[in-house]
Amino acid sequence: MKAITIVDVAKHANVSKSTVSQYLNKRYEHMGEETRKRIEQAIKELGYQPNIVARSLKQKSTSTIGVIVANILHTFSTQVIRAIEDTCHEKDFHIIVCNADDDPDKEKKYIDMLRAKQVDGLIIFPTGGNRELYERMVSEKYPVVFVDRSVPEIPVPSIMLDNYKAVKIAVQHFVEQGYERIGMITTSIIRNVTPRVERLNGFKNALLENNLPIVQDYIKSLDPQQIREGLKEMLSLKEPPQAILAGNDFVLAEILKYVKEYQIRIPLDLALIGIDDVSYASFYSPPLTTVAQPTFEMGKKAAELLLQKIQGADVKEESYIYRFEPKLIVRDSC
Amino acid sequence: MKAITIVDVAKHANVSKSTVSQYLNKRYEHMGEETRKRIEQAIKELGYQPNIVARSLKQKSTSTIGVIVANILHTFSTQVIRAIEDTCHEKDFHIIVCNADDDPDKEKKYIDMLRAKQVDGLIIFPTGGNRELYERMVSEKYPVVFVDRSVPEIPVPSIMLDNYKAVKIAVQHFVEQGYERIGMITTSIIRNVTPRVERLNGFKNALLENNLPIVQDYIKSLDPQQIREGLKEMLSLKEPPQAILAGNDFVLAEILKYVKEYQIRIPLDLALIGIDDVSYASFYSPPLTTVAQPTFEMGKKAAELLLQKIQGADVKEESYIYRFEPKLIVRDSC
DNA sequence: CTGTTAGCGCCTTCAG
DNA sequence: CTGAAGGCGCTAACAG
Repeated sequence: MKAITIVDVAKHANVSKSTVSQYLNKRYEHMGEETRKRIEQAIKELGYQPNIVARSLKQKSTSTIGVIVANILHTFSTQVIRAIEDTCHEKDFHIIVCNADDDPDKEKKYIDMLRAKQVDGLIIFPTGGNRELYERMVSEKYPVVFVDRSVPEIPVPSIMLDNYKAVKIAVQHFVEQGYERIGMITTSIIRNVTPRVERLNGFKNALLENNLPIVQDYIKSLDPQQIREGLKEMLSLKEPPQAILAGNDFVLAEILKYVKEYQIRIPLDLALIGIDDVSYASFYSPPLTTVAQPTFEMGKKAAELLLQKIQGADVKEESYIYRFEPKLIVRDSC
Repeated sequence: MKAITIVDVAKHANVSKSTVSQYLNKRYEHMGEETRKRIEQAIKELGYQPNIVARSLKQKSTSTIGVIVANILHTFSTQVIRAIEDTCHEKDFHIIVCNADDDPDKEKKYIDMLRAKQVDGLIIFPTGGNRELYERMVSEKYPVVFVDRSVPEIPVPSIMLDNYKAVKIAVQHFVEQGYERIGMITTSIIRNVTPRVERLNGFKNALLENNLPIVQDYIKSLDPQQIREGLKEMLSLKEPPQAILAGNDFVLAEILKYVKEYQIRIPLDLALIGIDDVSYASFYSPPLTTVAQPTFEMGKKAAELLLQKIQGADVKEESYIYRFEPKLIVRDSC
């Protein structure tokens, strides 16, 4: 099937292609009523669809943004993506989604590729491993916004949870319920992933604020495969923690598996709070107390910020970190 | 920042732009060793990135495919998307993800838009509401593959679960465990979404095969908000079902909520099997027996098929429905 | 109000 | 082995 172009339409309607172009761009003012109809007619008859690639080349804008997430399989990513997609859709923007898998090389590859594809901007869950690249984009004033994580000294607007607060309200709740020996487990911290670091620090702070001692044995940040083992160690202590805060949905699941296997009763033997409001929290036995992130608001904000930047609104970046409020959802696990 | 183009590189390296183009396309054969190095050098120094949009315009191929899902928030979609992304990534293809929300109009809009953007092919979770459009794509030989659902009489390769089998093995298992009054709930069937229809029909078949009567009161397909009510009705029957098959992860969650609220014991008071292996199945109390879909294989196959078609391999389509095997994962809810 | 004329950045013959 | 020229489909002045 022959791709039909603007020239075909022009011929068919007996006008020049520039007139058709005008029509396509809804600049009807400078065009005879009748001419307009003829063009409309021609387009319909030929089933013409403008070639956006050609237009993009000319206009240097693709109405597309790239989204690079760590892993689309995480609930958080999925929800943020959905929110981004929704708000982009309103503005007729499209999104190209990529998984960097927390791998800086893959991230770099994607950034280069997406830019080569001329996407108008990028929303990134940064690995943190490409400082030079981030810096270059900043200096070129290329529109970028970070989500979930920020990168020290890289002035890119970052949409983040107020991690300190998230941890604080959880600890607070533990304390109010009478728990004193409180532990926390997060996923590995090696690459200094912001939320994990902040949550860990926030945890220690919160302990201090409540006049509780910081017990190193109660605090672990581990690779997924080691969580099970680490938990075992922690619970085998002479004086094991009475309560544990799970740093994210993944850790929570691991704990739950362990707890099930060893028939540990929640919250009787062990109280539990998880950061991320997992889908099954409300109907688990017992229903799980969680700290929820406003994922949709975050995704929406990220998209709005980026679109603003793309549209040239020189966003005054007094502070470029946008913190979102976590919310404690009290159920029965603590 | 000035976008730097092939011309800049050519000048910088003292060659003509066509030579640079040769280089970019790795046609080194016709080029002096030294010339090559000079170009390489120039590219590096200038930080040149070819403009893929321009290339796409010329080559009529964007190395991008569109993926239109019903809703990215469903686990099934997410996993399939991930698999698609992975296999596309290997071939240096990118994916543009869109949510049609089961709305034919939105679906049409996206298909048009994506095609205008010259994506090389489309993977669609079809709403079924755009027959003419589907037909047109087929007749134009535009590469498309369907996932999860097929559309009657539209010869587009469709990646689907063997829904009959999925239901059958579940019913079989119920029967083996001694259950005779078996019910099933699916989400609404109004738009004839293939999997739901097939699962419902399969359910009746399976009942028959096991010499069990088909009790209409035990079979419901409802809108999400009505599931709760429907379930209540079903369980209030003089002779309520002893076992229920949940048509998908969403229905399962609704049932679980209800069960929790009314303190119904599983499997004692009610046995349960869910289609879709939800994330919490293994550590729920009791662990949930499920029928798992091979989501990754399905996504992978979809991408492979599409890429094949794009690469012009005239796939012989003796049968264009690809069925994937469901797997019963026996745990304790039945 | 409509048509002509240049490009956008790249690829691809086809001479030299 | 290299350079000049034309064109992909569309937009945007600028003339008529």
